[in-house]
Amino acid sequence: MAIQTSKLISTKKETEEQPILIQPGQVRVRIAPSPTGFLHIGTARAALFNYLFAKKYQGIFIIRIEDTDPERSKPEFEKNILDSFKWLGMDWDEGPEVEGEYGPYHQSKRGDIYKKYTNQLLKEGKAYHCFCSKEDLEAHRQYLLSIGQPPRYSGKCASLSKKEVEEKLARGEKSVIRFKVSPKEVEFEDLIRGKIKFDASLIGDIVIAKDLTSPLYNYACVIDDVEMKISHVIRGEDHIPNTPKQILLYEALNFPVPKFAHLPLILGPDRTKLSKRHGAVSIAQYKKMGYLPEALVNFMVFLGWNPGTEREIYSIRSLIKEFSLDRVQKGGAIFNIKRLDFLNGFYIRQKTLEKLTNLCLPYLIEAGFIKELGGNPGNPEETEKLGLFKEEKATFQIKETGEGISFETLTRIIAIYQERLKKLSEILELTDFFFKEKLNYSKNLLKWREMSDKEIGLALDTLNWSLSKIKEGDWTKENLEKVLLPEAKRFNNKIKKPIEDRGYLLWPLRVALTGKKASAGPFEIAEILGKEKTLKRIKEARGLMK
RNA sequence: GCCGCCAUCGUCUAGUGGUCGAGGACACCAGCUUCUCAAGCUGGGAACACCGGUUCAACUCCGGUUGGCGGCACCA
Repeated sequence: MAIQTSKLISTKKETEEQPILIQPGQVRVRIAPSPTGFLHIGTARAALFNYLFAKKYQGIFIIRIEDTDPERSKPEFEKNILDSFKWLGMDWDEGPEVEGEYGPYHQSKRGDIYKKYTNQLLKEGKAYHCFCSKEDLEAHRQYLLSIGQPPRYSGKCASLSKKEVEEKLARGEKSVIRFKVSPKEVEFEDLIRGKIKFDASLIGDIVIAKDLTSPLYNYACVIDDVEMKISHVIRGEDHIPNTPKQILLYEALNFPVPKFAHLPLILGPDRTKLSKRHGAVSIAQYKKMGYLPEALVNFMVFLGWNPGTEREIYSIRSLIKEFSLDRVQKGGAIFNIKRLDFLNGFYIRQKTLEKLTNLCLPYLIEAGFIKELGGNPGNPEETEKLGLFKEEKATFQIKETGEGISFETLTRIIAIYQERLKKLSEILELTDFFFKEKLNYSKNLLKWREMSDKEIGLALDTLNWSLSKIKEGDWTKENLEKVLLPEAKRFNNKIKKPIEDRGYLLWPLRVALTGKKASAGPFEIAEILGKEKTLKRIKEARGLMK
């Protein structure tokens, strides 16, 4: 029975209203970005809601490029938008075939479709040519505003006779096409907000096309949503005022009206619609900063939706199961980057080391820390010919020092910073000391508590002396600890400090190795650095104390 | 100005008339751990915008006030 598998989506508190039954296969939704900029986080979230809704009901998710404004639409933006969707894990299900693949739909390629309907509207007298100049329109608009009236078109050209219109057209006078907006009440049932009413007499006749094949947003949108058999229009709240205009167009064209669901907006910290002035707003920027797609998806979906349970971690797959439109919030949600950072750190900690290393590699390369060699990882001899590398299987080279470094060693570096990483890009500031010849820090940093210069020097000498005794082959984190921990006690005794405070010996070590006041543990760092470099850095630190 | 939408901790939110002396997460603070920073664990502070009404009972329903936001293009 269909009832068994169908899901019930009832608009809340509408007991008299027939519940809306959604059955698998009948859901068709779309996201309609315009290629006038990189994929915006708000568009991405709207797309995600559409995508989840479609997948939940085994429906179809469509991407439609709204490139009707030739002035502002750019192919590079379209590429970025499509790439970003794919990166986030949202693939579209349908579109015109381009080289064996489904491309997205383009409004710019659908001129003939719009033309057909525009001619129909014109013929039926539901639309008319308007010859008013932009200047006149603007002046009229300002006048209405000044007397507290809603700025709407006077309807002047609607009364032009057929003959007048033909004459003007023949003379080549510039015109646009206006739709006669009936002055009546328009009402619709929003799946998220319930009943919404508008008085269309306040709207005035709207321009629907610049000419027969150049439709404007509200018009092209209606035609395409019908042509593409869109069942549910899920979009931002900022489109609520467009909805009555579109409904009137559906009616004029004798089209069935789809269901509408208006999502709350994503807000900046000042509670206004998230925009460029709030900082990064494109998916591409977040990708570049080192945010993971799974973190972004998890974060975005919780902006205005929640599953009603205490679970907060969801993959796009698990979201498909849980998603429902009636758990969507009505109020706007502030974009809280701290929470995104938390989620991103969480997902970074979940990664396997190998994956995480691969993710970090581009950052290390782009920063010029390392470069990739053409060598064969399985053939150390060949690699050695390319540079002078001691390390086997070196497939990368540290640019500053010329040393070879293997993927495996890079993995060990990433490993000790995995839990400290919130964004991939942070790997640079965290691990730069592994890739530098010489560290640059002030000697004050070597000081633990109230140590004197002399004591610091002594600590460094002690470190040098005790570490020198460890053989290369025994240079492991465990052995270093075994040697240094008792040494720390002896050292504290010597300089008459509390025996338990290992900082007197270990802090100078850490700083000597990293040049930083915060880092991973000195033993694991020393292990990766190797005996030679560790001792060299201790000596360099000692040099600072002279 | 006009039209519309919205309103629970700093933030995202749970809550569909009694189970709420309001729950969770992020953030913040404190403690544990500790050479530092993280991570982890434990604990803490923190909210129903306001005024009426309905009701035995209101964060929950209704009305209003206030506040915030969105829209008002030959952009989308």
